[in-house]
Amino acid sequence: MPKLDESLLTGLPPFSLLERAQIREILDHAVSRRYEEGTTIFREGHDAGRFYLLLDGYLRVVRTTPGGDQIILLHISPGQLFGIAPALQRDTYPATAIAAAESIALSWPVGLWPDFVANYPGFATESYKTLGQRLGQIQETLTEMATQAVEKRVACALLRMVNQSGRKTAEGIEIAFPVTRQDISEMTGTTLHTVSRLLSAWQRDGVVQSTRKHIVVTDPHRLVILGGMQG
Amino acid sequence: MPKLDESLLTGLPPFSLLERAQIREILDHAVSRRYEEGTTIFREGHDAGRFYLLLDGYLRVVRTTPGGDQIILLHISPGQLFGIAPALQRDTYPATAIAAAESIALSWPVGLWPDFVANYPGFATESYKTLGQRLGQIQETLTEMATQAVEKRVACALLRMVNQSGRKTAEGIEIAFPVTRQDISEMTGTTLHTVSRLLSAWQRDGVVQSTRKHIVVTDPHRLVILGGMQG
DNA sequence: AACGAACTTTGCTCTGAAACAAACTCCGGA
DNA sequence: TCCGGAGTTTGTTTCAGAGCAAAGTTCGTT
Repeated sequence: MPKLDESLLTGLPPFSLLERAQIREILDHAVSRRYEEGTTIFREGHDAGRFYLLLDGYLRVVRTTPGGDQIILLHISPGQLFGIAPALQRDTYPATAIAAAESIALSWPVGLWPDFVANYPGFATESYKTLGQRLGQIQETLTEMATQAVEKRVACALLRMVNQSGRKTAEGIEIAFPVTRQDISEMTGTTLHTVSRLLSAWQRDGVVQSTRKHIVVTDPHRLVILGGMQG
Repeated sequence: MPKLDESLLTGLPPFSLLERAQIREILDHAVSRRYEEGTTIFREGHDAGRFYLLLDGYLRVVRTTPGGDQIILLHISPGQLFGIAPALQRDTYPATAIAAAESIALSWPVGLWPDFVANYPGFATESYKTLGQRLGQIQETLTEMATQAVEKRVACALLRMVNQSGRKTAEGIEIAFPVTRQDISEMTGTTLHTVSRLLSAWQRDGVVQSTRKHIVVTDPHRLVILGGMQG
């Protein structure tokens, strides 16, 4: 395995307060790996053996019901920690992580977590902040799911993906990773059919433009209104 | 204010590893307060000035949408920490806490949180464990909300309350705090009408028995089946 | 004892979105 | 170049559960 370059971690929130030497130390304990689109990185309920940092790509965090339905809890973008079960004293992952696009992640054995917390200033703080944001986000989604109609939920789901991974293009803002109608239905608790109909309608109205696994939001403002920020 | 007795905290998870003297210290910094049923303890979005421990009673943790709909995220039982925004580096409460029954809680200024973490062994560990459980619970609810029909959601909500606060009685297991149909509808994202119909039907079938604000589950096993643990 | 507020029940109507069904389109691989 | 699988679209039918409406019940208060 080639030596990892220190620039990989420089400036990332959990490590931003650290010296070059400390980053070197951290990298020397890390394992780097590439995951093809669709690969499972770890699975719900399995022993939480390692914690991770996403360097490049996008992940879906997913749960499956006993009945076989799958739902997408959230997406992870580059630079974020994930699989941080040890931070919450869990010895098992609470959800499954799947590469939504080709991705690269570093990982460390959970045994190092306490060392990281103890030795690297700002690491604990930043990790718990991430956790807080994630908790907030899930609460948000739950509230939405409980109170909003399907159309608004789908609009909000699109907006969330755009905010997290939006790239400006000539036609509008595109979602930077592959998404199917099915995926969106799993984020919003509906069916792929309903999502397809909504996207078709929005395309007719010039709000989005989509091809297979690829969505561009051409009129974000209108989508925000559809998301119904105050109705 | 009368001096608080040390037995209040002895044996509670976040403090179980501590010496008597340390508990004394903690109590001497605490403020104890009684909350009538229905009282708001802190409000979503407000400055997170204190963190709390529920000594007696039950709380609802609630969010309100811009549209005015309310949803109940979870309940807090005696012995649990709550309002622990500082643990997640938040300076504002992410939800509102309301006394579901007459309750008593201790509280401390957030400024003491880092001291507690630093000085009291096991405190951080236990707090983060609580947080992990709560995150897991919310994920669970979200999954359920996204995939299950109303009947199952209501059944599961009842079971959750029973598990958290159930008291054996002659007729079955009763939920230890007042709950209205409206409350249940806010836990499950439905209407009080639908909940009322379901409870009436279950009462006819001998699964529950309920009077105003008070529910006894007479046949928990049947309710579990209705909750559909594997369908 | 009487009132009103809070909570509950029940009936009826109507619709959003699931379920079922089928065809179409795009893409990668042989 | 053709094939097959994965992803998408669209039509039709069906029904769970929301919305609306109106009474009934329980409880705390005066």
